[in-house]
Amino acid sequence: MDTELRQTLHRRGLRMTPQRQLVLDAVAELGHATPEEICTKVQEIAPAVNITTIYRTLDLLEQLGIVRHTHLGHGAPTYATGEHEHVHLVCHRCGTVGEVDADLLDGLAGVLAAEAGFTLDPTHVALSGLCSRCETSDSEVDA
Amino acid sequence: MDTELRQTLHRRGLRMTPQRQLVLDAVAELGHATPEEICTKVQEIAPAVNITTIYRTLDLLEQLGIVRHTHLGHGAPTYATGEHEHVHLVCHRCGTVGEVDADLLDGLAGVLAAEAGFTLDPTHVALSGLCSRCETSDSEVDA
DNA sequence: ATCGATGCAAAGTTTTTGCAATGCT
DNA sequence: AGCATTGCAAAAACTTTGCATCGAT
Repeated sequence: MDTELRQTLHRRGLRMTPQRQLVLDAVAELGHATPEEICTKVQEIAPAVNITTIYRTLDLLEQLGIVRHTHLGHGAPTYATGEHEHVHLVCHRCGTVGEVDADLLDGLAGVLAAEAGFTLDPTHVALSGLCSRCETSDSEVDA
Repeated sequence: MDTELRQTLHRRGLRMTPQRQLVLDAVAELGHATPEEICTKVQEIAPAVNITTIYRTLDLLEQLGIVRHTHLGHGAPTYATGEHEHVHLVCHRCGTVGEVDADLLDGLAGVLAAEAGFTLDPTHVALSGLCSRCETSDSEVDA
């Protein structure tokens, strides 16, 4: 199960360690989580693992293309495994993070390529706006 | 010219100060800039202004709806005036920030509203991907 | 004269770096 | 055994807070 990671590391002369497996497992399980959250999760199993190692491992896994990070708004970035092929919808009122299929951005991707020569990475995007709940309560407040 | 800000402040029992005018001017002129950059700009004119005041003033101007901040990627957020009606295109290879017209997201906004009940705020969005330059050099590297 | 705004210094967060000890291969 | 990896501690980067002073109204 950890063979894939092990081999990816091997190919670059890097080593497989329990920490790296734990971090990857935590990222995969948590979905999109901050370094802090990932650290907490990892420490449930291996309390001695240092937050420094979390940061270093996340950087590494990202370089290897195994995880990606997204800035969903405020402070900390969130990390998720590459299989997470969706777009994040962040409500800037309540902070809720929703998700929709990345396919919805196909049209936009074409336009951006044509207009700006920009190659959109749909899975790394966080769109900002209001979720349905806040949109509703918002109109009441604004009135 | 500063009358609008002055009155907005007045309405809430707040005061007009040179610092507040300078911060607003700097934000408007710089486009999208970090607190640090804004501070540097302000200090060109008024060297005594403290970074603390920059932070406090940006928070205030944001509450008043005069500026908005966006997280374009790494560390510091960037601030811009509300008139900045464009979408940011952040290259996650070289960090360059491009801009396109917010109208390009109109189609997507409709889809998201229908699919997810999500009200997209096009001006607060940062899209991630590769700029044309990095896209080119990328194919070479990957090969 | 009042009370909000500012500057300074200090503390709080989040992330990075240096280095000796550890442990994977 | 060799060298990448880790943990710890310290530093760096970014932001917030407390408080006395200043200044807009």
